[in-house]
Amino acid sequence: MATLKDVARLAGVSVKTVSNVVNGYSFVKPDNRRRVEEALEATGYRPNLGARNLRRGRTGFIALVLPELSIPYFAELAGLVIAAAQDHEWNVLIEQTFGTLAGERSALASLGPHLVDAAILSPEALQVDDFQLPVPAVLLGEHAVDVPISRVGIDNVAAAQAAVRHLISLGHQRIAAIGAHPHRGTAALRLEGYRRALAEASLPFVDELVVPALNYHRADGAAAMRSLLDLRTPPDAVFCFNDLLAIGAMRAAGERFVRVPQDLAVVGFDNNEESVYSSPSLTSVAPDKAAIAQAAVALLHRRVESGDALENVETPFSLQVRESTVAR
Amino acid sequence: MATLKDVARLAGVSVKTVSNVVNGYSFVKPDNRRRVEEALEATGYRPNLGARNLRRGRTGFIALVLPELSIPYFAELAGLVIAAAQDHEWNVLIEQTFGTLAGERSALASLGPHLVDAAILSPEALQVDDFQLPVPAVLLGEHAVDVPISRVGIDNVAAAQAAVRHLISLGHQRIAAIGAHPHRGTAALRLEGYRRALAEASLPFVDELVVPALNYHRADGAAAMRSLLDLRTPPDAVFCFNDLLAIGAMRAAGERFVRVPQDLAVVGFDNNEESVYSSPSLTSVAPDKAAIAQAAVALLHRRVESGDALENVETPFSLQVRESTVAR
DNA sequence: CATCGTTGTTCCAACGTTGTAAAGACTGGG
DNA sequence: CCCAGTCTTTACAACGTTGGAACAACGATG
Repeated sequence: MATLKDVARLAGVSVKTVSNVVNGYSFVKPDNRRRVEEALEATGYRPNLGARNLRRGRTGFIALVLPELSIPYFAELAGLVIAAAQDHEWNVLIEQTFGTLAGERSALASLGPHLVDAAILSPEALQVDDFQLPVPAVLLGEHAVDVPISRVGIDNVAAAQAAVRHLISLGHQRIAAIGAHPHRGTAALRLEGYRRALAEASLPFVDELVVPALNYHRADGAAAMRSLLDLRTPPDAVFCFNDLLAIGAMRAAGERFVRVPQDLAVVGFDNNEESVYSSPSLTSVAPDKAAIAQAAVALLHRRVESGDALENVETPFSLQVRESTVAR
Repeated sequence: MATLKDVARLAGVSVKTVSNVVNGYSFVKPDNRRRVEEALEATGYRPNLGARNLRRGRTGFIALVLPELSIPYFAELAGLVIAAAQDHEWNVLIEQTFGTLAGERSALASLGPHLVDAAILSPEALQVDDFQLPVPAVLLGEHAVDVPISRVGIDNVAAAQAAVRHLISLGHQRIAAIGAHPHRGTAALRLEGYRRALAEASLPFVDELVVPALNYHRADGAAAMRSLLDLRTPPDAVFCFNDLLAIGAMRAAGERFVRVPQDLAVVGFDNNEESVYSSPSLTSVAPDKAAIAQAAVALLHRRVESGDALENVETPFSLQVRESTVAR
């Protein structure tokens, strides 16, 4: 692998002059510039990023800390973050926490200024004490605890409210919610949106219709749905806090021969690609994931470059209505 | 951030002694070792990986080049590769190619010995000329072209054959295949398995029942299925070359009120988590993804450490029978 | 012609780490 | 008490890069 030294020798100039050409420094004689460029071409020089970053005190990487890549929402988001990071000449390092406190702590511990320039976090269990981060960070989702960190995300209350309003507008009266969670910030906000939508339609808030889910996997949605169907009076609609829960819920409904949407309307959250092709397809709250990814990366870039202050960016969302609430 | 120098000053020893302690060199006096360890603890020292790797001539990273993280198979695989890489103290850099030749070329071009120590590739369109890799690499899947690179994967012919045999054993006679592809190595092998299963049961190979798919997304499966249902005599079973195609196919069948599995049996390939919860759930060939990830990383590690020769690792697979071929 | 400012180039040091070689400290045997 | 050998520590250089200072060449100005 060619180094600056090799190029310099070939071009007959000093190492620094080559460095100047590579970095676009203006004052290089046309003649030298040409010779250097030819030598760069001939040697196929590529800068050694490790050395450059050692010198510059930057690493060229950002971390993306998320629960699990096998969760479609995070997989899609990761893809978009990688794409967005490229625009800022950043490479992305993905750390999986598996949604556990230990996993999140160890992911954070492995982060250091020598490894990444900044971090994008999707924590689920972190405590206040854990947020002594060595690098600028941005939170995707919500603050579970009150901590001074930038955040990018949608208005979860409004989004949940829109979803439940949709169910109400279809005439549903007994609407369940799946996904309540003791520590998750988003869960609390979505529950609040659910509560508000019920209230504005003067529908009662019924405790037994709110089912918690510890993980947000398909199996949890199925289990929650089964418990709802076991109620003396099962719900006629259900709002799930993510699409996986909804997919699981629809599956459980099918197993009991409960028809969706005729007997039970279902709304999800995240708008996974999977939900477009499920049978029935799933009505879902669709956050603009590309906007989230771009906003997060751009925010960190500003932060690292110019030490900008904390920010709270709100990204748009929409409600995608499909067969799980309105039959074809 | 503390450096070796800081620790050395605090412990009253030379930088190198600290380095020796950090790297587990044996001959350090117990007394000094203790003092150094205390100083390490006190300063919270973390080695600067950039500097270490610059010195060692390694980067500590491997690249994982794949089409798209939003494809569940690759997302799951990526998660497993990250986990496997951790065991070898490697961080994983994910590059998305979006299945295009240009994307794959640019991903490969961005790879260099200064960026990654090795690479795991899932190419779809690469030509022979492109395989002038600057680092050791391993191919996941199949050689589309004859090129001397290590490979990890399942026996695609046998796996496809098992899937089609299963359909034949259920009494199906007119079995379609979705996913033929002009350049993809796996596609050719799966088609061969399909062909062999038909042959050994003395079933005819019918051209119109083999439908190509350029991408392997859900939409392509749906489109292919529609064309099959438009045939004068539609198939009574279909073998899809991945689960996404199968999900799309089931969706298209549902839209035409073709019942799965009563009117049409469907088998997929990859065994995505999604397929367990679809309605009906999907029978699928299940490669051992964890084994693939671990084998690929371990192989590269051997290669980098001791310059081992090329290898061809075959990982196990199984057939997961679900509702799309056998009604509950 | 001396001075100055501008432009262009080079040299040196440093980023934090580790391999090498050499120096220093200790041990036991003669 | 010296020497050889073993154990322990240190100084130095180097990995490839870039910022800054120093220097050189140049034309313009007074």
